[in-house]
Amino acid sequence: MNETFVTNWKSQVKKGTLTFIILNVLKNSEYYGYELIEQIRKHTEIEIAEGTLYPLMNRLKTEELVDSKWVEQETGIPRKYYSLTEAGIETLSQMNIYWENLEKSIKKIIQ
Amino acid sequence: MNETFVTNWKSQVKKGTLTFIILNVLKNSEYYGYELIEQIRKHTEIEIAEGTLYPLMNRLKTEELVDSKWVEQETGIPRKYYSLTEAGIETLSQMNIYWENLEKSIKKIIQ
DNA sequence: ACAAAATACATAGTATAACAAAGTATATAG
DNA sequence: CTATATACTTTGTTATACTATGTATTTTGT
Repeated sequence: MNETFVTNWKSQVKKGTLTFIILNVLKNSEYYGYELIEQIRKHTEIEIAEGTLYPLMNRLKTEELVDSKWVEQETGIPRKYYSLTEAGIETLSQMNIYWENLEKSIKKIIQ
Repeated sequence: MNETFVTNWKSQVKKGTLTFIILNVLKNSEYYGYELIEQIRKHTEIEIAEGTLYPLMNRLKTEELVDSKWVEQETGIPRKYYSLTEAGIETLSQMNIYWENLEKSIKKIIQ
């Protein structure tokens, strides 16, 4: 079959949905990068490469949709915790509207 | 607000979802390019630029997921009609499984 | 005690796809 | 006869996921 096409397609679908997923996860509480990858992998079937997440988080920070703070651990490597900003919350609500619409449209087309 | 970010995000979401939408539309009957754009714009709120669709259709043809044939019109410009191939149908069913899963995952995260 | 794996973050380079913009050509409406 | 709509095409730009690689610490296995 066309393995490569589907594999590549899945990666393309992630462009955009990942940002959306991350922001939605951060809506409820703070997470550090590695934890985000794990949480999403456990609760969904979405695999996020580290080389994907960290640049993404930096973009979100540059756009001021998320904030970050280093938290020292009693043992182990310090963790960088991310949280939504006010702008992030507002942006996310716009994204949620678009997504809901898109999802309905696709559902209608697939039927 | 962060207009550009959301605008840009929408364009990113289209990567992958557009392919998926087009293939699903072609599942039911044949369409020509310009018609696909119109149909999708009417029935959903998704806008597809011509410079997006035609290269996309060519990719799908190269991947042998769709076939095309020129149809002369009694009046007007000839139209290039697209239809799903066997490989296209199989690929689409794989994509549908992934999409269903993704959609459920995102719904769970949004709640 | 030592090696391997897991945790945690970061960056450089590559590939892909949407989009804007421009072009070609025909038909129709004002 | 000019503007708009129809219909397809190509070029260049931009954004982003991924692979691969690197750093450093801690835990697990034998």
